[in-house]
Amino acid sequence: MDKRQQTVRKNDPEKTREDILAVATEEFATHGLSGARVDAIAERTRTSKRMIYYYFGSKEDLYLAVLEKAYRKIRSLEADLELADMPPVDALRTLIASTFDHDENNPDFVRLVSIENIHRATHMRRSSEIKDLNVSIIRTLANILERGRADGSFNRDIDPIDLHMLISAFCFFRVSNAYTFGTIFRRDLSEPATYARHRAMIADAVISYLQA
Amino acid sequence: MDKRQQTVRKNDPEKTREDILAVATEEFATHGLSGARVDAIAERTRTSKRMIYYYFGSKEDLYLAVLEKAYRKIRSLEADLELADMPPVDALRTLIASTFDHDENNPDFVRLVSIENIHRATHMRRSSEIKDLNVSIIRTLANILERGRADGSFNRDIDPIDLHMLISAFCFFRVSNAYTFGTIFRRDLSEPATYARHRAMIADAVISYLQA
Amino acid sequence: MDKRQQTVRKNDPEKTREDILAVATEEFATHGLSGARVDAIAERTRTSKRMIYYYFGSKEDLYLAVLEKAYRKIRSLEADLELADMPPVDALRTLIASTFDHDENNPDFVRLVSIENIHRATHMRRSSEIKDLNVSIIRTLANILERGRADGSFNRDIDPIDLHMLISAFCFFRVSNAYTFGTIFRRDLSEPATYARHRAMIADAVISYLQA
Amino acid sequence: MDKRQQTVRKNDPEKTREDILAVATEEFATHGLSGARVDAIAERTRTSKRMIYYYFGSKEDLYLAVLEKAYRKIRSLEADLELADMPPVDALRTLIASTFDHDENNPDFVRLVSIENIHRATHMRRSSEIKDLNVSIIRTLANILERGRADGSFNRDIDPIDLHMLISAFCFFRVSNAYTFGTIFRRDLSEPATYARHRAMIADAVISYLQA
DNA sequence: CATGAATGAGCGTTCATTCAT
DNA sequence: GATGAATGAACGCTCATTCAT
Repeated sequence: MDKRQQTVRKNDPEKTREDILAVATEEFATHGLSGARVDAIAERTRTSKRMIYYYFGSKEDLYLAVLEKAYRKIRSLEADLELADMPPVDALRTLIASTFDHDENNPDFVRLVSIENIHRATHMRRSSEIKDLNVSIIRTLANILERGRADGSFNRDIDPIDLHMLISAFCFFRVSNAYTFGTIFRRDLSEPATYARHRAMIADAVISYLQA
Repeated sequence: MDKRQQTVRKNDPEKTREDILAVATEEFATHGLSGARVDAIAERTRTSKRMIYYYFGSKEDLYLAVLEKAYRKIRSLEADLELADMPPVDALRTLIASTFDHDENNPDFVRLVSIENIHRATHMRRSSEIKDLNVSIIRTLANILERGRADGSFNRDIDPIDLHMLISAFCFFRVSNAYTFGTIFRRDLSEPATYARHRAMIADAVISYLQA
Repeated sequence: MDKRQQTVRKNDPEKTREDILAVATEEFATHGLSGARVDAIAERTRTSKRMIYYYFGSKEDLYLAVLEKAYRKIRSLEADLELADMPPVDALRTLIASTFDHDENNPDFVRLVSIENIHRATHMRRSSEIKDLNVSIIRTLANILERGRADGSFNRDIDPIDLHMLISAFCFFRVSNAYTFGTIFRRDLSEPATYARHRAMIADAVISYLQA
Repeated sequence: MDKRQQTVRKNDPEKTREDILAVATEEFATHGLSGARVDAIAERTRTSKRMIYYYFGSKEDLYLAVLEKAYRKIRSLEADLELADMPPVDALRTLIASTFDHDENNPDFVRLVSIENIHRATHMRRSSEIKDLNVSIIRTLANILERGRADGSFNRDIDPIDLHMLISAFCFFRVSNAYTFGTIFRRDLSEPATYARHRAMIADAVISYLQA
């Protein structure tokens, strides 16, 4: 009889860690690094403030853990698409739609990245995990571009990182700047019609750019 | 030579205000609203911390004044371009280049807008000055689009606000996300070659999108 | 032609002083010495904060001026009663009623005295005007007591100051402690029925004490 | 002899709380709510200013805790007298003497109540503990009055709360207004002879009032 | 007489963090 | 592995007061 397997262990270190991380993600994404309160995180956690320090050492290290987890998640998402077998234009449209949807569905990620930019990416640079993030999307894009130029779908020769930026910028900005842009232009960017129109627009713009 | 015009007068409310505002802009742009320190602003000011409260009432109100000034500045810039007489394509290229250069040259503005988005534009909304910012760029874009469709330069019918977003997103993102993007892709976005390439890219992408 | 008498002088020093004093009385009576705000007084005054210092020198001196004025007022009130010709019991009843009504009608005075007691009468002691306040009520009481013992109205030999205290305590306490007493015993002491009952009670108690 | 019981333990929350409360009582009683300084309290405490906020949350809440403790103390004192078996007049004299002595011996309580009245009892009203203070003295007085009327000791029919006020007013005023009254009438109210004379006076006055 | 601008000192409060058990 | 108690440093802000005109 293994007592451990029968009893619901009250102190599950992994769960405690994950619990803290989840609450911290929300708090940092909502208030920024300096705006976030360790006390606020502790209060909404199953454990105490002391545990945050026990597991993560400091507020900044907790923030970094949150950031790392957020980046880890997108990397895993990128892998899911099966684009190799699609015609280049279709593959690109799928990839763009996926990026678009990802940012729309993960505002916390978008906010965390914005916050990290306010801090001039100083924490991210300390993290080998993020720094060495092998961004598969660039390889994917390079492959699509190559195939497209080979079969005549695309005419333009372009750096895949630049292309990624063109796509990312639009998808990211829609979410990151939704509040100021929405306020000034009196527009609710998350309205379904707007959402669909923008989703088509960025794909069309990119494709026509590559074909021009 | 009147010495009085050269010397910094002690009791010059306008100068005191402007001095505080300039220092505060830097501090808020660098550290965000919660990260900024009133003490830090005061130290780099000609006057004391007390004066900040004398003129601005609170840290948040000072932040709002900084934000308002930043937005006031771009509005005045927009007015300077004389695009009415140019052919639509040329006018659009000029406008895009101007937006691109503006964001590149005003990273503080970009950062302040990012920060305000982290705060869900709550301060901006309180400011009638910013909320009622009559964004002339939309009228300008609408005019260019109309002329372009009339003379056959453009084929696509598109909402000028959507178009503004397509342009803005790229120009803004290049600056706002330069640190994380640069870190992950090991790229210095402010390098002249990159700068020039991106400046051409966004214009080409937009033009080909409108012509497709 | 005396110009002064014809023109309404805009800057009437005496009026300015009185204006400040009236506002200050309210502020000090409401918030106490340390709770009162010079800014708050200035705001509700026709003039500026600078004038307060011009006329009164400091917050404490202004407070003392307020206190002095309050005491000056009661002294003038005491003189108004014509008790010498009344029978002793009637005179005493009149005097008690007058004290009772005075405290009820001058809660600001009562509050200022309470406040001064919190400060252990330190300011009052500095003021020769208040210290040397020739309290005529004691002479009046002494006279009533003497006449009462002479004509057999009163049997008890009592120090007039002690008697004044017995009367004062009740009248003052009703006003000074109205809030705590009222809260604990759920009673509104300014209700007309209560007012009348108490007014009779203190007179009856004093008279029966002197007659016992 | 266990040394631990003699030494002041460092981590004794109850002691820390009580220590702060004792110092705060003195500070608030001396300087009032707005005049009291959190720093001053902290300095005379075994702990730091931070602990005040740890235990009491804010200056106002600390003040309320002080007030509550002060009221809690008098309630417990009231219970100690065994008056039920005494003849009504004796019982009343004992009760009055007890009230008199209590106010004389607890000037801090008297001052705190005065201060709370300056604040219009706003804090007290927030405290259910004080608001619902079951004032046993009223029941005691009612019982004495009833017995006195039954056995012919007292002739007057009077509301026990009014009677309590007549007694309280004198006892309280002697302490609360000792400074201004003493200054104006050049009298030291705490002098033994005066103290004894006043102690007899209020009892005689009340008794003769009830018998008249 | 009068005023807006300016100020140093200190206020109540909060922060991320660590200690003792 | 976990907890409540404790902490120094600094934070945003306000005070009575004075300066320059």
